[in-house]
Formats: sequence, structure tokens, C-alpha cells
Amino acid sequence: MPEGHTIHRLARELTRDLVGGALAVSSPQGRAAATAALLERGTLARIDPYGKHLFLRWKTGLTLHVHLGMYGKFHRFEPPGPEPRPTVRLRLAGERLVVDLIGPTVCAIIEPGEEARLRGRLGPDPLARGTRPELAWERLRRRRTAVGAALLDQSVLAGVGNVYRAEALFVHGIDPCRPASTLTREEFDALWATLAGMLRHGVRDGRIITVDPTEFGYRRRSRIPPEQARYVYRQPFCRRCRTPVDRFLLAGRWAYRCPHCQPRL
DNA sequence: TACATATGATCAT
DNA sequence: TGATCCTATGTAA
Repeated sequence: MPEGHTIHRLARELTRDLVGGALAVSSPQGRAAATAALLERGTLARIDPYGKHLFLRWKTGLTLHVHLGMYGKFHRFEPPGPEPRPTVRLRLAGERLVVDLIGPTVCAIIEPGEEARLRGRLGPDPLARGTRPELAWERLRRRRTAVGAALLDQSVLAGVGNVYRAEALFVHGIDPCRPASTLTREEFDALWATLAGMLRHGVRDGRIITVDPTEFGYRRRSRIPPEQARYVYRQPFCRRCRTPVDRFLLAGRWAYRCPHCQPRL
């Protein structure tokens, strides 16, 4: 399940295994049948990630826009792959790889103008090349909402989701309920650097590990068991100081805060 | 069988 | 703020 790191990792893997040869495109579920028909036997030119969005560019000039939402997944198989499950929205079958797209929020051809509008709404993606944190800072400091709400707003920062929000704010001792406008430039710069680092690790690891391994006696991040990989997100106790973690809804999502490590202002 | 839950986002009110 | 969409899984009943 996807925050920005999942999308960037997918872009790499699918680029490696799908770009180049002709693909059989189908929609076993039927809902994307028209889209599949437009792409059938087509060849991918490139795949671009941005934030939580994936843009699959075909040599015909068409672009397939995919957003996984909360439950969306790509299942990967060695060709020819199994009989598709009835929920498969789109199957892309190539020489080296078969992928099934399940449960996305968006899976549709997008026109250039529409893509431009979408990108215009999105804030900078810390994983994108040549990204501009300045824009995130300008938007964040004008928000009247809590910083924990602002971080989930994709027009402020693209690619950050609920886990990274909880963990990055923890690392810097920031209470998620603090008004975004009270953040100092120094705090923002530190938060951006942390988020960018966490996202990059996420791409590399294929999962979200936010704790410093040495803090728990591990030499390598990869050795950390899943239940120990985070400081506060879905943790009953703060992994650093053992204080019970606060859980409360913020911007409609569960937020996590250590009352000791992230005191109110 | 039913219900709760999940790393998301949009639209109506 | 609440309803809604999309799917799979784990737990309770």
C-alpha cells in the first residue's frame, strides 16, 4: 500500500520489465475495458512517477494515469501469469512480466491539459529531481490548519502519507496539532530533509522503516522486524521513551503522537 | 457471516 | 465533517 515511495519504486520496476516490447492489455473486471482496448498491443515509452501518481506513457502518445488510493496494488507474475482474479482492473502482459492492477482509485487515459492541471495542483515531491522545497514552505506557512493536516495535503507536499506524517513529526518533536503557520524555517528545512530521506529509504527498502537502526541495536535497516520499524505510527508506546502514544483523528486519519517527545507548544 | 481496518482522495453539505 | 468509492485481510460472532 502506497505512499510516494511505493509509486517511485513501482515506476522503476515496471520501467525495467515492461518498457520496450508490445503488451497485451486487458480488463478482466470489465470496468477499464475501453481503456484496455485503446492500449492493446501498444508499447510503453516510459513511466513517470510524481507524488502518489503514476503516468504510463505509450508510444502512441497516450498516457495512462494510475492512482492506487488506499487499497490499490500491482501484482506481479512471471509470464504467462495465473488466470486473473475477477477484481483485476487492468492486466499488462509482456515478455518478461505480467502485472495485474487491483483496486486503484484512478486508472484512465489522461489528456495533456488535464495532467498539467493535476500537476499544477500538486506540491513539490521530495523524490522528484530538481524539486523545489521553497514552494512547499510557502504553501505550508500560509496554512491555518494543523501541521499534521497540512502534511497530508498533496498540494503542499506530494507523496507524503499517514505513516511518514506521524514519523517525521515525531523525529523533530513537533506536535501534529500545532498550526502549520507556527513552524519556523529551521523546523521546515529539517522536516523536509527528514521526509526526503525517509522516502528515499522507502524506495530502496520497499517498506517504511523510519527508526534509526542503531538506536535499537541493529546494524542494518533490513534486519529490523516490521513491528519495530516505526517510532509512533500504530505503536501503543513510544519506542523511544515508552510513554503511551496518543491516537486521535486529524484530517480524517488516525494521527499518532508521543506526548513526552512531542509536547504541545 | 459480519465487521473493522488499511500507507487515499473527492464531493456534498 | 461525513458519505462514498475501490479491495483484501484479520478477528469476532
